[in-house]
Amino acid sequence: MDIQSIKVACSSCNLRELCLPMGLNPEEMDKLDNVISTRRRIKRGAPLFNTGDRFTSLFAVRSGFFKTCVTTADGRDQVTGFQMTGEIIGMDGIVSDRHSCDAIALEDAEVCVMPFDQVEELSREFTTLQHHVHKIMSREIVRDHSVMLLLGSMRAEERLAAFLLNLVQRLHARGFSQSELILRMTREEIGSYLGMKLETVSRTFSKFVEEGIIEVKQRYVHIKDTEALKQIVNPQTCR
Amino acid sequence: MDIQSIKVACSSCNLRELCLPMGLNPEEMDKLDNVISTRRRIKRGAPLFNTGDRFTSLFAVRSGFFKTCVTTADGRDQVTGFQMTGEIIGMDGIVSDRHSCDAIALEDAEVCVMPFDQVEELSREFTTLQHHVHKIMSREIVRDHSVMLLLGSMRAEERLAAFLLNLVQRLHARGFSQSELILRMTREEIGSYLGMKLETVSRTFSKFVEEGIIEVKQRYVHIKDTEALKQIVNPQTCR
DNA sequence: GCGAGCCTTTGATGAAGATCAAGGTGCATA
DNA sequence: TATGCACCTTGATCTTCATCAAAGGCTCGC
Repeated sequence: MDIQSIKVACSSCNLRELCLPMGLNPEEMDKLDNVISTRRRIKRGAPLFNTGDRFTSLFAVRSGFFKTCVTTADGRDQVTGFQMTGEIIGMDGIVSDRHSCDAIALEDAEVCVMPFDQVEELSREFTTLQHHVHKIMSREIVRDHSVMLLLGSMRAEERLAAFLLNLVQRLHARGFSQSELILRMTREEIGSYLGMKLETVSRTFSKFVEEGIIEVKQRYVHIKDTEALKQIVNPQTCR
Repeated sequence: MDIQSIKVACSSCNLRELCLPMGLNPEEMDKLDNVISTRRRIKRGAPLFNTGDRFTSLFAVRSGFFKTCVTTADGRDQVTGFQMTGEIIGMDGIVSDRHSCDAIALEDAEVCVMPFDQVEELSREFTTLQHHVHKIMSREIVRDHSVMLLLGSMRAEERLAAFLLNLVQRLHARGFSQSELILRMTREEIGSYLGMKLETVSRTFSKFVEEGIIEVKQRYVHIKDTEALKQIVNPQTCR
């Protein structure tokens, strides 16, 4: 076992409780280590993959931050998600053997490459892994449904409040602050994700600041009143 | 083999090319028949499952038509999809062992019950089935992303045009007309799915009628000019 | 360290679609 | 076959957010 493969081992990765290896026993972990033997570095602004690229692998975010987005023939595009460490990218490609969205690094990033045929092979062997793969895909489906709810029936303030709460909650699960965060994306990208224009995003931030709910300094956001954000997302907390 | 099990067999189902058994060989099909041994009838308006129900099975729509919807604490809800024959419902439940949405029959319906632990067991045995299950989940993810695009960056006319084209395309894949359809859902349900109010849905239908693109008589819709709808969805067909 | 370009903010105005309201239609059930 | 109710349509008005515009600030690459 050379230095490179030690470095890449899931078993020694501090993200293993968030990522694909979650819940595997040592033997299973060992086998998984053999499958996930390469990493890829992506420069800020560069694509991990593009629409139409052949699908071969899922990717686990090891460090950095990504967005995925779909594009229409006439050039409009829609950010479909932001992915942080431990999250899995690329499941869109399974159905047609080609990716149906772009995945772009929002900061210098590193991903673990998980060849999907090998993941499938291994998950025929290990029930735990099989079920975990299913859960990861199901989680993505449930997440997408909640974004539909957001886009389909919330107003601008509600959307942004829900977005901030979601981000900070995921960051907190990774050991970061519950109340402070650095946005890795532009106002325009936030707007695209939330179905609003960048000006509206900016104005809504300003409104929250005026109301004393948050502090904003460029990409830095301090959430001073989490409850207020929850109230905004869910007006009827009347018991 | 009694009459009941003959009736339920995937191998003799006319939907097998659309549904879970797609691409299985006779031996695999036979095993699948043993797993999917029950059907359930759902009355129009009744739930197949509700949010919070324990997840045990996926369901394949055998006949009828469903909607799935998520609900917020304060009572707003969002239709996340409409499912027709051959389509699979319930994947939202895998991640947390409980369903995260309601599935409601929009007309009297019948589903094939597919206990998920048995589906997992069988897909450890048959690569074809395993891969097909992954594809079905991936397809749902890709579909959800296209709905996000619709909700996030299309205007009312574009949304309704895209909706009609999608419906008629899926119906056509099931042997129905390319130009005529009966809507199984109300204007309100269409509106919920498309992120607009029922009045706007109605007005947009009327606009399409005025422009000679479609004919509408209540739930009956005749698409007279498919190209026009495509133009509306995708304005830039300037070569 | 500096400059160019991108990002962000804020204001003024306009348009799309929501809301409120009032019939009208047709289907389901008795 | 009758009738009540759910569903649909259309009009008038209002709200929210998009659009257009301009200026200031930050960051990143050179």
